[in-house]
Amino acid sequence: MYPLFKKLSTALASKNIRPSFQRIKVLEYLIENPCHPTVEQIFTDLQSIIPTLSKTTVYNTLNIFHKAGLVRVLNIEDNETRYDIITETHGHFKCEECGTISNFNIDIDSIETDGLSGFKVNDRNIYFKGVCPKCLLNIKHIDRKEHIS
Amino acid sequence: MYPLFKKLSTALASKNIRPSFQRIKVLEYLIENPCHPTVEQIFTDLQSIIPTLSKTTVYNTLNIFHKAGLVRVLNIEDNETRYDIITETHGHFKCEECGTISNFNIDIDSIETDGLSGFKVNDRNIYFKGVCPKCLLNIKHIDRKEHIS
DNA sequence: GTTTGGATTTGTAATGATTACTAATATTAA
DNA sequence: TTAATATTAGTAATCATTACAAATCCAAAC
Ligand SMILES: [Mn+2]
Ligand SMILES: [Mn+2]
Ligand SMILES: [Zn+2]
Ligand SMILES: [Zn+2]
Repeated sequence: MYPLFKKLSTALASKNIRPSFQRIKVLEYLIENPCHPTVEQIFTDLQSIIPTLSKTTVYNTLNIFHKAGLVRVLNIEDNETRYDIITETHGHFKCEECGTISNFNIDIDSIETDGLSGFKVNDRNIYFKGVCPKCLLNIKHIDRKEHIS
Repeated sequence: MYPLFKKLSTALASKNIRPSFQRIKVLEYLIENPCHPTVEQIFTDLQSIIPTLSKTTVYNTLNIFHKAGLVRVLNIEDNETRYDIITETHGHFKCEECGTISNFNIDIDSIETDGLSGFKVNDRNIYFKGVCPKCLLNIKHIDRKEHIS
């Protein structure tokens, strides 16, 4: 019963979510892996700790967390939902080469919008796509090799 | 062989897409319905014009258009991909009450970002969620009725 | 400590969107 | 006209997610 366990337990209780072992472990996983994991990744990794874990429980838990505002749901691609423990508005960049999703800061109030007067905005998502610095470097290397050969 | 048909045909040809009847009709549909339709909507509506149309053809066509940069793909929700004939960067607002997706203008260069130096940005997506003015009005009306009764 | 009722978890079945694949059809060039 | 090629249609397969029901857990009452 390490200290973090107690901390996460009370965090869930304060949101009226009963702190079951599975729920605490999913929350802990999200905190320790802020790399925007998929359900598959969360499920596979947690199975080594909880051998009886069901994928349905991971889905249920994440949906409960989402309704409680504990996680941010990312729908960058249509075939994989990702989860982010950081709920404050920030930008996401998906590298089309390696698939990594990285955060970037964005001054949300600096965005000039036209055509939203009278709208009640609850949620802001900013997704950029392109190539990350690491992959840009690899592509250049490959290009050079191709020119030499 | 109305004039638009010829126009769309050459537009496809200029992108190295052979202008088949199905492809022209999908393109025409997107232009006439800039409301960000789903594959289901496109398929159902075009079936009345092309009774033999296959949903696979709609998928294939939209994927070809996407690769050619003719359409923008919207992944606002994880269970429904939508298509937008307007490819210039602009914001999308999805009403959580009625599901309508509306456009808004955004001065993309005014966005201050921190943490993207060295990244090659190819695509920018901005999705807001909330309640549209029409639904805000309805909610207020319902509230008033509930207070009266 | 036992009982009991509700919450949670599990496992499987169902759903739904998208893709894979193949035969049929249409188009193009010889 | 023919033959090669591209496109389409129809069906099967895939994969993420949800629905559902039985098993299990847990907290409160006795
Ligand atoms: Mn993030
Ligand atoms: Mn749009
Ligand atoms: Zn990369
Ligand atoms: Zn609305």
